Amino acid sequence: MVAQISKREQLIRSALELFSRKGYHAVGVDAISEKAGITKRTLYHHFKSKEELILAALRNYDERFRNDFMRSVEAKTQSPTGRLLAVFDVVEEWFNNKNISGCIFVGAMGEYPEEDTPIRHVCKESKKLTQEYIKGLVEKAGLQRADQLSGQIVLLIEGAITMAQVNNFSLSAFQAKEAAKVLIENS
Amino acid sequence: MVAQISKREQLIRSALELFSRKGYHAVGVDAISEKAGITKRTLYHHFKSKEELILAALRNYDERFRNDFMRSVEAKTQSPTGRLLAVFDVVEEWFNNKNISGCIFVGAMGEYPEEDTPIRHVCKESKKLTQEYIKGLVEKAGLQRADQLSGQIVLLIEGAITMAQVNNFSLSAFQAKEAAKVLIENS
DNA sequence: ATTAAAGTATACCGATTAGTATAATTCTAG
DNA sequence: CTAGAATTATACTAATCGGTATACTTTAAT
Repeated sequence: MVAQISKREQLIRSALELFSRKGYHAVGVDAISEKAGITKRTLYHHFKSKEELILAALRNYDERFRNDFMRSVEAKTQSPTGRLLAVFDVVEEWFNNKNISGCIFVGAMGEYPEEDTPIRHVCKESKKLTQEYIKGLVEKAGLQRADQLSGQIVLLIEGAITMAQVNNFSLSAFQAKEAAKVLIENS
Repeated sequence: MVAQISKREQLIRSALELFSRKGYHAVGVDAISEKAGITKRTLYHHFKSKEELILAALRNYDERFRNDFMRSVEAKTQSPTGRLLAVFDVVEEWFNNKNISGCIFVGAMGEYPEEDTPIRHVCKESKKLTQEYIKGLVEKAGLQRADQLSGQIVLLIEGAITMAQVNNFSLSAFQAKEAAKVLIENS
């Protein structure tokens, strides 16, 4: 028996691909189970509702995404300042390789605007963890006002992801990186 | 007969409020017509489909938004550099007064990810026009590399709008403004 | 080998979706 | 005043939605 991912994992992968390509409301559980080649009955054996599947998918993506992201950044260079700038290269590669049209967490928050909802909570948490990672890099670089500077770098990242849908993404990533350089030098 | 807005305008206003509060797929035409106090039959007399109503709503919002936005910025101060920074104050007031949870164009692009679609086209166009306005301010301020600098300021604005859903919005707006100051001084 | 869990296949449910049909009514311009 | 357009009210369609029911088959661990 070859090593294989569980049915649960297959469902999550299929759901993520469909959600990121068409959105959350636009994708039904039938489409997800069909794409995964798994019965809807089995889907509801693993997830008690569509919302639970969405939550599991978001958490799963967040975990894998953050690991890949940090590993890629740390593979680029050793110095903390260099890593702070490498962040933008990794984001650019990320968006160029895969055919991503935007951040799935931003998309989820857009489709589920009601406050104090589990979905929004997971999305916010993911963004906050990314922010903490950036802040850690800023601190290791010995830069002052770590909160402010890391917050500003995050603004540039998120702005680049949004504007990637309007302009050329590589351009946005470049502009963001150049802006980050100036902010870092000025700190 | 008191001056009043047309049925068509009423439908667009109701649609915009519901879309921005609950998203596009989550709001049906029945809900829109009911909120507007106008029959669904009449809705389909003015708009041949839900997508046409969405398009009309986005265009309507874009026009009113841009006018209000520019007028507010220009009321703040006279100097182009000052206006460039006042942009962030206006965005902050905008998001604090109204109870907005995000940009309706970003939301629309998230819910309709398919490329070369009328909806996405309208959203992109709106973002590009905003970008042009910022670029105009940069040029009037006599700053160099207007394309790059205006692009970077737009990244900060969009980043602040996105992160407003995660952190305190006033904080994001403040961080963005401070970053813009540094970028402008460094230009 | 037995047994419980996991999975398949298929059909169904009530609710909701975008959009249309019909017929009566109000408004408005010539 | 009158004709044509706009609007209302209500009911309808076919499709899709999230979720469940029933009955059968496969898998895996003791």
